[in-house]
Amino acid sequence: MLADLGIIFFFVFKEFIATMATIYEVSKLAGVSLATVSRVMNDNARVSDKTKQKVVDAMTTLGYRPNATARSLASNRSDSVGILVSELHGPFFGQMMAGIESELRAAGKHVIITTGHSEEEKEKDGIEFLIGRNCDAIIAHVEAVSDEYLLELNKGKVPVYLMSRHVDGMEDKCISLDNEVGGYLATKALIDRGHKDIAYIAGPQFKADASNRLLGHKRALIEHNIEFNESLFYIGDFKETGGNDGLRHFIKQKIPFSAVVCANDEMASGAMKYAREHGYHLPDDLSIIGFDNVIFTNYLYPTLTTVDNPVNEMGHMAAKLVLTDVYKKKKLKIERVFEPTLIERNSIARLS
Amino acid sequence: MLADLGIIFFFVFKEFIATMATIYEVSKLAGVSLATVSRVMNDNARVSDKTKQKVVDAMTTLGYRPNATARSLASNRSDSVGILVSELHGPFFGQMMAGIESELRAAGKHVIITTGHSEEEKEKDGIEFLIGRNCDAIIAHVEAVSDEYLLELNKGKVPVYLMSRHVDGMEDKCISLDNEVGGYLATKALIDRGHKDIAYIAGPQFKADASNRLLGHKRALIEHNIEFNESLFYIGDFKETGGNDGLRHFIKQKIPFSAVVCANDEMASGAMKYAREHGYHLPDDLSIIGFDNVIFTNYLYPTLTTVDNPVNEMGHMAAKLVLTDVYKKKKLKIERVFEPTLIERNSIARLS
DNA sequence: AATTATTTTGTAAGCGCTTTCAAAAATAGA
DNA sequence: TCTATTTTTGAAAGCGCTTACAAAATAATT
Repeated sequence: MLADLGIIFFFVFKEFIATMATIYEVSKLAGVSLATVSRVMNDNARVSDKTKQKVVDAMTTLGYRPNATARSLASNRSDSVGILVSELHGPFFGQMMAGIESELRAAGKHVIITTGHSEEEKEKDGIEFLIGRNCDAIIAHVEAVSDEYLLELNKGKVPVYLMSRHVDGMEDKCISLDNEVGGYLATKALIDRGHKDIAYIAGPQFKADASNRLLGHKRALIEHNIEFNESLFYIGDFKETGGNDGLRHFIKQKIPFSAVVCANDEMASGAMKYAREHGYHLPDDLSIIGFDNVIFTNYLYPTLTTVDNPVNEMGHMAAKLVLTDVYKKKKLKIERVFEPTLIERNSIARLS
Repeated sequence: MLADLGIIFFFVFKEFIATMATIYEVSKLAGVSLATVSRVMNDNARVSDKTKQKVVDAMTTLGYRPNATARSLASNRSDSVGILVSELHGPFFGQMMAGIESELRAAGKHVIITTGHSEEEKEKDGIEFLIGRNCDAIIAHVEAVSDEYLLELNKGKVPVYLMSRHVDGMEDKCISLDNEVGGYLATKALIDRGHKDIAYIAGPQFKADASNRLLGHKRALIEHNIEFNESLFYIGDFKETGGNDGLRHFIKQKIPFSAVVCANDEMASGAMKYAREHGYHLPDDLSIIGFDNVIFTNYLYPTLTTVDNPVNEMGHMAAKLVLTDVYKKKKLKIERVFEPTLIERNSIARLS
């Protein structure tokens, strides 16, 4: 008798380790049909308490774990949403992913993350990978792919939501920041503090946020009768090097300027570093403002005045949108366009 | 005739948009069997050039895209590897994920990322999610789960690789940093510059890297006949607040100290900030050293001397390990234990 | 107790692909 | 030309689940 038990236990254990138990074994052990086991797994259909208990018991003794692939194939849903970001590193995407993930996980959904590297082919690849993976929805931060492609995609059966991007014709699927206002805010902050000779280090102009920030910058200049000076304009790469290179470029021009607005914080920190290394005392000799309010701005010296981009919140919001639209959760408050705000710190000097 | 073509085109287009074409439609259009279509998809078995061409043509006209879920279910592999990290944000995990992803993507594999939040239940959840997803391998950075659990897991059919962790009995599956040496290096750097009263802000001691760094610290002290002082020891949370709180704690003790080693850079930056806010001039009044060499250390003021943790490289290496073991790629040079190095910057003052 | 309505269960047909095995076709050997 | 090999193809049985649909069991109604 004891020996028998031993054998049974060994068998069960073996099963657990080697070949994961399937629904079939559960149904056999519980003495019910496959359908019934499936029902208790999904607890949507009514199963009597008695049989449900039998099934649950069988599951635990077998250490049963549903095969997500099979479920997904059979049911055509996967309880997971795909995320496409440009990069896995960097504070911006980190915050975004974290926001999305925590909201979804709280709702029992999983995320599948992949990258697009801001290249058209890779972005398409990534999207198609996620579609092939049977994601219930996709939240994408795509930069290289065209609006037309996205509109076409939007006709497909898997809903695609866009982060930090606005596409006409799919407004209800877009979570975006009003970058134009942000750009305006940054430049206005400088102007309000007496600056007139303002340089601008932009981001790659094919990226909508970059070009919109520039638009806001120009509007602020126009409103204050300051002429836009091509010599004080540089297009960077949204990385530290861009800040470096931009500032070097401006200095070479031999045109005086008292401030530089950088289209993101990475470039601002690059510019700050370059300035400091070249004898500038910040912010007295040069005022710098960034954009995004990425975590490290608070640790720069001087601390960086910047424009807040609530990317974590936006991540949460994108997830809520998916929960509402796709998973039919009720009562989530949705907000699609976020307003940037100025974060005042110590990198701007007041002139005169 | 033209009308017919129109109808056909419409049909094809419709198919593409509404229901993704399946292997069945491809086989029909190409006039071959399902098996043959499958063969050209996987181009492993021999198919004559002529039929292969027919199949490829059919695929492109239909815009066929294989269903990864179905493939995975039928073949029991998925060409994707699961990654489990503690958090999606933060420079440490960002670099790690990026390293793994770029290496794998170059080899045509995809990653599925999920999080464990350093909590035992969530880590197990994450692992099981990845197993359920049919990952060909898992690369995990787990902190809360026990060695025993991992050893048990290691008997299962999906291979699990560990980042920044060493577990006896699965050495060949671990990529780790020699944290003890790193801890030693940090403290020794301080001692070499004349410091004797050295405070230590540790990380959560259940995390192996944290406790090993502390071990190295103690070894450096012993080797130089400096007594370990409990009053100058604080266990932080590996976040900025830990640095803050730790330094506040030390100051309250009213025991003199000239330097503090922080078990990671986040805490170091917290400590620096707290010190500056409380009138310390850095590094003259207080020397600080960090650990990890996270991206922003270079932007702190003063720039932070720290110990490099080549986490991006380690990510690459973990991926190479998987490529070698699981996907049978040849000729990849594998290195399992990484040596930390000292990165000298400006946060340490030389005493006397 | 007989009939009807309701709830609980089981049967079986897929989901879109892979893969074994055997048959058919092409090629080589004699 | 005929047989023996080798290469190319197809038929069909899954992979582990879900989900109509129908049958069986139970409860409600008369």
